[in-house]
Amino acid sequence: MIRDDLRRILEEAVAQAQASGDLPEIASPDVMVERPSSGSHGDYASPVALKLARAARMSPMAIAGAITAKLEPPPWVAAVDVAPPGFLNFYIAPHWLAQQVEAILAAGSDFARVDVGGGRPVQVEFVSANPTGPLHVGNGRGAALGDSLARVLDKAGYQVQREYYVNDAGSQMEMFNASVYARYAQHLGAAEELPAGGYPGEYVSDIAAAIAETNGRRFLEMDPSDAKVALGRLGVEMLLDQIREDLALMDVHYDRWFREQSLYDNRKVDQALQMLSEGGHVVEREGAVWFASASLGDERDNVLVRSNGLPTYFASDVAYHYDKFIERGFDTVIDVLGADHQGHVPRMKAVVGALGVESHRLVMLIYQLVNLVRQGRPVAMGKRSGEFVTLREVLGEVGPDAARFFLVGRSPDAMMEFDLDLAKAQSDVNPVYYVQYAHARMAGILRHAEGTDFRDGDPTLLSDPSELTLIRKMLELPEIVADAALALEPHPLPHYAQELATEFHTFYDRCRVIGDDPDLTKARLKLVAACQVALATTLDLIGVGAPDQM
RNA sequence: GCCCCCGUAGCUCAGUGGACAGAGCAUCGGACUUCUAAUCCGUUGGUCGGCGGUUCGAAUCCGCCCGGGGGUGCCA
Repeated sequence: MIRDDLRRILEEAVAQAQASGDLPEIASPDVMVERPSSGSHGDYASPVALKLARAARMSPMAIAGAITAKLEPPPWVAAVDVAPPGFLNFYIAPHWLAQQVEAILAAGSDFARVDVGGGRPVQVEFVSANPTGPLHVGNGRGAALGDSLARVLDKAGYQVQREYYVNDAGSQMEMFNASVYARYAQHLGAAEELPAGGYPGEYVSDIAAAIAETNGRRFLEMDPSDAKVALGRLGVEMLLDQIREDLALMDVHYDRWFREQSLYDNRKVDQALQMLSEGGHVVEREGAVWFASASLGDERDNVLVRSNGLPTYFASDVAYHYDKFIERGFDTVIDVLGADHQGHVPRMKAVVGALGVESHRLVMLIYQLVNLVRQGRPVAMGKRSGEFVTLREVLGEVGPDAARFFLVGRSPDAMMEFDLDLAKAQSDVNPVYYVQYAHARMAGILRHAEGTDFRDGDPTLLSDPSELTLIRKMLELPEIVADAALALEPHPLPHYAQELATEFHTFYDRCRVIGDDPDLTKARLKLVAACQVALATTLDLIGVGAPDQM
């Protein structure tokens, strides 16, 4: 990565200047190298001299001069400027820049692979919506965010595992069981009311009807409480199949679907509570069992076992995270959660600490909720309210690629307003099509040049400003990947994809690829092929398709 | 009340304490006999919610206020 190489070179120069006495021996801050916003400030720039000014008691310009005097720039750096008030500006040699086309082509699908993770095992758990109803757009945001993050981490050298936690136990499940039972009985003509607090959604009736089709009346002839459990299980499996299909539409696939119920079946919940108890983190009060999180930084204690003897969701989550960290040995665990779960964060951080795991190894990544809007009016959401627009409907309306591009591209911290009519109306001017069109154009050119062997093309013939600008943009991708992996934020990728597409379209407009000059044609074909690698790589990280024609 | 997130162009949003704050859409004006015009070039558009503070330097960090969203002792 160019940026890291420059950083090392600068650090070395600072050390040299200090050794020779040109700079005082002060603790130097992290040397920053960035891409200047203005093209007139070089390809890369560092404000390190400005940072050092105060501690060194020298003017930034003098420091910059002292650093450049010791700087040993590699051949690919064409020039280093000092610009007031003290910036160091680096200019990359165009000749070297052009040669990088070969490097990108050679890397192929490994382009932009960087080693941030060092092979450490990381788990990304995301979506994990209760299997008591279909997915909605908010779940779609979690899916897009979690999956793209997993793709980025994989690219950045982590060993990534994607997991969906299936909440198939607990009180919500009992309510779901009873709801399916009621609809099932109603479907077969029995007088059975949906219980108070039950799931009123029409899909429950659909599930019940489907079960009645294949199983007949046999669940009415069983003990009702057994029947509820049995029907609920069938219903959960049907919904999980739907959820799997919805996620597959978005090209989201998991390594493991982890059942909450398994933690009860294997007595892992009991063991986890026992462990917390032995650590002195459990208190009994008002007939309930509490996790003493108030003494570990949380605002208050949290209930593990209700006064009615039933464990809470929190209790099984303790066991779940014990399993993640201790039994499966993940170095870092990332839980992607909607903002409505933010109250879960402090107590889970406290729990992993109580289990002897450094709490920074658990990252609770919170994304703000999605407000679905139709014709300027908010659409009511929530499985328990019964009426909502499903993720599948949204994917059908705006398309999976547009939805993912949109969902990945927003900062998780920013609230999102998803206007269905707007999304539909803008579908043909959606940035995702602009980007995909760039890829299709590249493929079209290469298709047109079939039969032309350009393996011996010489990229150093590329000298048009639009060509060099395009190459610079391509070489930015490894930096974007590294930053996204470190910050756990994939949202710069769609932004970058658009910039890359823009530079390509500009190049296309300025430069005829297949022309009269056979050498230049070959060089440009190489550029197009390399650019296709860069763009396809980017689109893959976002999780949208890279079409060869549109 | 307390805790978390947000407030940047008409709209949707980018913007690791650095150089004159950016992109897309929308507006307006140009460019196709071409490897795809789903494109390109130009134009209009800003008290970065407000007021203080820290700093050589603040959209970015801190405090207070205003506005929006979420959470808040036995739901998940």
